[in-house]
This record gives sequence, structure tokens and C-alpha cells, in this order.
Amino acid sequence: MDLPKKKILIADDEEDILEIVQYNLQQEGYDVTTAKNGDEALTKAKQLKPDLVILDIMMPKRNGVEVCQLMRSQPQFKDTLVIFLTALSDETNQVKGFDTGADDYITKPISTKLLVSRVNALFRRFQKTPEESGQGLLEFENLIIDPQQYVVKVSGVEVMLAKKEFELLHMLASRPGRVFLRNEILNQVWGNNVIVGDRTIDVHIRKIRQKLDMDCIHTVKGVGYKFTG
Amino acid sequence: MDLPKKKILIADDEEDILEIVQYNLQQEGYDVTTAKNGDEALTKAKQLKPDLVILDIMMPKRNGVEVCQLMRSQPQFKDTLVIFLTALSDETNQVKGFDTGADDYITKPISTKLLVSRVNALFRRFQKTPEESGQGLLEFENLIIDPQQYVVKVSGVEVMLAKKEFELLHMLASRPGRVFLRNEILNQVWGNNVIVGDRTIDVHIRKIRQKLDMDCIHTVKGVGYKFTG
DNA sequence: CTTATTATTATCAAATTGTTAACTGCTAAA
DNA sequence: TTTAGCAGTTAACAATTTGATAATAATAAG
Repeated sequence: MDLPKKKILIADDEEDILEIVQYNLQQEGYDVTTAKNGDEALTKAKQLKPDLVILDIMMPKRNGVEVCQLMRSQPQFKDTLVIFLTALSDETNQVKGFDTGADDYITKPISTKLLVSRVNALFRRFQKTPEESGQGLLEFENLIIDPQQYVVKVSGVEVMLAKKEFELLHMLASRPGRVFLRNEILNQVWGNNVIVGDRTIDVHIRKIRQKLDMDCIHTVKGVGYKFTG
Repeated sequence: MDLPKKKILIADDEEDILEIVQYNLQQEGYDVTTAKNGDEALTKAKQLKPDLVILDIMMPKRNGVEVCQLMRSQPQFKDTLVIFLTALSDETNQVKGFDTGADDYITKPISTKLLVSRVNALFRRFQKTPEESGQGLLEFENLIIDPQQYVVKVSGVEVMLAKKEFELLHMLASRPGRVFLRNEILNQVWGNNVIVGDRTIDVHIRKIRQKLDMDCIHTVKGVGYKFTG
């Protein structure tokens, strides 16, 4: 995965379950946070903006259904996936669960393998497109860098950059003002195990400067380069 | 329902189940078709292009898992939802089911209410607008792409494109300006597990360019292709 | 002024894509 | 049944672009 890890928040009052589920989801490469009750779940959800929330129904301080309802009433959680987790295999409760806006419903005792499968299935289907998930373009005073279109616009005029040039510029511009060491640049743009000569970066910087025809990449002698919008 | 009814295909060898499930889903406003075995399911799926397929695992002539695998290997069913339905509550089978690309897994005996809830939950989450699901026609300055009729018009003149050519053009044109990686193209147009040579995409691009006789597909070297209206 | 570092330029090799023709399997007409 | 034609794919080669390097000039730091 080149993309950032998916964030999952698990809320359950049983420590054992939290631990086991957390461990198993982390093994799958997810970024997992836990909460011990409904209130904590809500608070952490607001902070983290997780992609998925797994809610135990029976919890102290707001049960899972309440938490789900509250989340669904807030637009920021519109796209947050919700899975209910509960000992109640009773069908009426499951139907209620789905009606409050849950995306899945898993009954205890939990098979961790199955839970992981279901979580994967949800994410597999719910792949946001890059621009939806804000993988978006970098905008500056008279420079726009659009990784979707692989295009750079200088004062409205499209400028074609070659792949490496684009990636290098994109890296520098992703954190304006910050100085990138030559080593960092090599690692990110060329990859860890590629060996290229010392002057290669300079030449690419030169080409970018020439094509953009503006003074946005600054040399920090002995250190590296930085970008200023 | 605001949009045309969602189409659901149910495949099971037990008449009773087919009837009950069909009835209940129809009550919810879905357009339901049935199949009695795996082969029939595949045939009808190709005709109907359903939004959701509910597959019994144990069926004569291709079981549900086979049907799912076959569907998943074809790009046209990329966005088709799949629910497995089975008496096997055995966890290993469920995990396998999800791994073949299922979106949900319901065990018999079925509670129809619950099934309906799960179906609703799936559609609630993954409902796509017509143009997202590739149904709407794309119009540009002097180019019209109509996926309904599988027809392209350049400056009012109908141009015949072969299937792959059409799908490739349609994919690129569905997001003008956005660059599609060769890999993305392969996955969407050729399918996940189809292996074709490196030059195949180029040749198809070439043919499209030739037939359309206009400069709308642009190469981004080292990255992919993009369309501009 | 000397040295270390970066800028510039031209050149060449490598990677990528374009183009054409040929081959395969399938379908439909003769 | 044969044949012709088409879609899809591949192979082979041409054309193009990109990326890396070397050589040299310029520049800033001490």
C-alpha cells in the first residue's frame, strides 16, 4: 500500500476483546485505536476521523446504537463505516442496528479471521477515489501542481514536466519552506536502493527552474533544497 | 426509490427460498430475477447486469463460489455486489467467500427481515450515481460517448469502436484530465487477473486515435494516458 | 584566495511509447 | 464446410523522451 493506512476505532468495554481485535487488525496493516465506552468512542472519533468504527452494542456511557445515531447525525461522519459487534444474536436488534445506519453486524463470539475478512470486504468496496480522499492538488499564488492530471500550471499556463521532474517538484512543494536534504530527495524520488551520481538532482532542479521560469526552488548550500510558493 | 429500481439476481436451487426471498425483496421495491443454478446465474447476470447478486453456495452446475470468481474476473462485474447465502456456518468457508470478493455473507436459516436489512445497508453505502456506474452518456465539444448504445459520435458522425476500444475510451473519458496508470487501465478494462503483453494498450490507443481522428488522448510518459474533451 | 558546493551544458544510454504487420480464434455469410 | 472478416493480441522494430553522467563554469563560505 502506498496510501496512508486506514484508521479504525474499536469501542468495547471488554479489555480482552479490544486487545485481540486490535492486534489482529494491526497485523492486517490497519491503524487501530481503542475506546472503552460510548463517550470515549465519540470523542476519539471526532479527533481521529477514522475510516471505520467498530462498536460494541452493550457499553457503559452511551451504547453502540446511540453512538452510531449521534455519528450519523453529523455530516463529518457521513462516510465513516460502522460495524456493530454484539452478543445479541437476536434478529430484531440486528435489524435495528442496520436501520440506524450500520454497514455490518457481527455477533459474538467473534472469529477474528472472519472479522478481518469482513473489514477487508468493506474497505475493498469502499475505496475512495484519490481526489475524494483529498489526495489533491497543491495550489500557490501562481503555481498549481495537480498529481491527478500530472500537470503543473504556472500563471494559468500548462507546463509539461517529465516524471522525475514532477515528482521532485511535488515533493518539495508538499511542504513549502521545509528544506529537503539531498538524501531525502534521493530516497523519495529515486528509491532507497537506487544509486545515482551526485549531480543528478542538480540537473533536474535546473530543468524544473527552467521550465517553470519562476524563482520558487531555493538552494540551501551544503544542506539541500526548499520550495516557496 | 428515486432512481430506476435496483436489479437483484438471486441464485438458489431451492424453490422455496427463491420465492420467499424474491417476494420480500420485491416488497422493498427491488427488481428481482431468479436463477436455479450456477450456469443460469451467470447467463442471466450477463443479460441483466444486476446491481446485486445473491448466490447460494451449494448449487448444481457451478457453485456460488465459482460463479463469484468467474464474475470477478470480468471487468463488467467489477461493481456488482455479491452476497453469499449458505447453510454452511463454518468460518473457513465464510473467509474463503470474502476472499473471492463477496460483499456479505448470510447464513441459513435466513431471516428475511435481516436479509432485507443487509441488502438495504449494502445499497445505502454503495449506491452509485448513473455516471459513476458508467451508465450516463458523456458529451464533449465534438465527441459523444453513449455507453447505453455502445456508440461514439465524432462531430455528429457515428464511429464504430470495438468493445475493448470503446471501454478504454469510455474509461479515460469518464474523468477528463485525470491520468490513468497503465495498471488501472488493465484492471478496469481487461480485468484483475488477465495478463496481456505490454504493447496491447498502446495498440488500442492507437486504433482509437486513428478512428476518432482527433487529438483527445494524451500520453503522459512513464505514467499513463489521459483524455481531454 | 582557496575550497567545497552547486549550476550549466552537451552528450549518450536506457526506458518508454508508436507503428506496422502478422497471427489466433471466433462468428457469420456463402 | 469453407471462407472471409473482425477483434484482440503479439512481435519486431522505429521514434521519441527521459534520465544520468561527465566536463566545465559559477558561486558562496571560510
